[in-house]
Amino acid sequence: MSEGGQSLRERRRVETQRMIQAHAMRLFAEHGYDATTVNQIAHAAGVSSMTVYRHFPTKEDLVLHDGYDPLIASRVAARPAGEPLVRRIGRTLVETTRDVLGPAAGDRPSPERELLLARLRLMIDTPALRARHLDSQYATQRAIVGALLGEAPDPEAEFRVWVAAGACLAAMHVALTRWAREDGRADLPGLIAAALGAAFGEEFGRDSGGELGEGAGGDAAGGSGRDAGEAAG
Amino acid sequence: MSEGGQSLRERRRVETQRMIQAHAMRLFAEHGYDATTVNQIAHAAGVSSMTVYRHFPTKEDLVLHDGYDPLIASRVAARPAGEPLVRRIGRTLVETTRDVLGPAAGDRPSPERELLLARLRLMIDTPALRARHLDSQYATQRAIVGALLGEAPDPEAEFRVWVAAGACLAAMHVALTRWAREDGRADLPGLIAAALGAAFGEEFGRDSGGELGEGAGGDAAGGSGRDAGEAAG
DNA sequence: CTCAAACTGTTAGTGACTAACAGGACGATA
DNA sequence: TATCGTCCTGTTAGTCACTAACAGTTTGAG
Repeated sequence: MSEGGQSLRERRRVETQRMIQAHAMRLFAEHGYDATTVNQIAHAAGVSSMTVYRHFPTKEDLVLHDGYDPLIASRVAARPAGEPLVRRIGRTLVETTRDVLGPAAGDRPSPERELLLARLRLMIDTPALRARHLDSQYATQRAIVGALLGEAPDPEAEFRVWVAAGACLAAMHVALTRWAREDGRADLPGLIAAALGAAFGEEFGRDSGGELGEGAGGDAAGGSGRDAGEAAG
Repeated sequence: MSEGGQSLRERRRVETQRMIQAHAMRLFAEHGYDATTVNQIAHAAGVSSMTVYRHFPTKEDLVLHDGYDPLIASRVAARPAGEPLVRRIGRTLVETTRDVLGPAAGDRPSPERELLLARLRLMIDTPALRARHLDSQYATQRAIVGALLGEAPDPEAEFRVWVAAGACLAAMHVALTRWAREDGRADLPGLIAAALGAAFGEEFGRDSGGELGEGAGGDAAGGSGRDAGEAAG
């Protein structure tokens, strides 16, 4: 999808980016992020290190580069405006994740799923990447706020949108972390819905009638996560 | 407080740390974070750059160094165990902030307040610091989870604690950002309570009887935010 | 007083990242 | 087809955060 149309230069540029990133991810998986130098990546990709830096401004961007923000922003803006903020943002996250990972929640490895898993694994246990990942999550938060605040300069409303977006993304981050720690065995959209449910005591699983029940996700997150939780400690 | 008691070496060590950090913050405020080198900081403090690195493992730690995590952890563990998770964590954040900044919420500048303001200002608009700050917030989240999960290895309960802590800290982060953008004019604990209220639809302002009503929280979020309109575009 | 541990400075080195210059490939135009 | 401006790439030299290893000094306990 959306592969052609651009000029030859454009296609070559995208191709080079993908090649460099693929070599980088392979080397990171083999030797670890810190132990891999940009020079090694450049040499493996058959280019100079300057070329790497011209395509990816920092070494961290070789892992963090994904274009989900505009997708999430457009989708959250498309949801009914009358919906409560948290539900509007939360369901957008659940459904966008479901569509990105593919319609089926089965165990067959889709390339998108494997790439996301590999990136999450690196981002979780490499401190520099974890920090940058959280910052990119902050960029997502900014994108959501921008999409929901197109023409409403009310500072109090803006405050509420910032809070809702931040809380929803924080919940999703917990789900992402757990999903990666389980090597992607659970159903990620279900996990995100369970996390949002645990935070806000609502139902984020299905838009209307929940015919799927709990399926794969409920197993990992523990049921439908309806109870907002008396403390366990 | 808690200045004495340790050995002479310990006191000198703390003293050196404070001196280096003070010079660093001053230079950062004067010339900006990126434009200030560690060598300049070391020279201003009258030490070598290696000494700086031995006290602060990275340049970013010169700004991010604060010891609030164990305080928050002990306080959240001290709250009644029967309380719902979000309320337990949220109120801990509000009250700890109030106690750290001083009992009164007035406009008189306490040194703790000014230092927090200066640090937040740097952390908000310096990308590297912002990322590291979000990672330190993640460390706070881990501390809260650890405090609330002392001896309960239930993975489902752990998941809920992670989500609750993450969502509460995300709400607090919005409050911190807005507070710093307003140059600390608003009441920070009230702002945090308002953010938590906006996220979870509860009351986080006062512990028991809410005689203050919405005064501090609601007003701070809406009314005093005069110049926050730029982000909407 | 003696000695181990801690603190500091110096030196040399790695690696991410930038600036500046030069050569080659692309794409539109005469 | 030939020309020319633009984009892409490689090379070089340099800055800066950060580390490792060695040496000298100070501190505190026996």
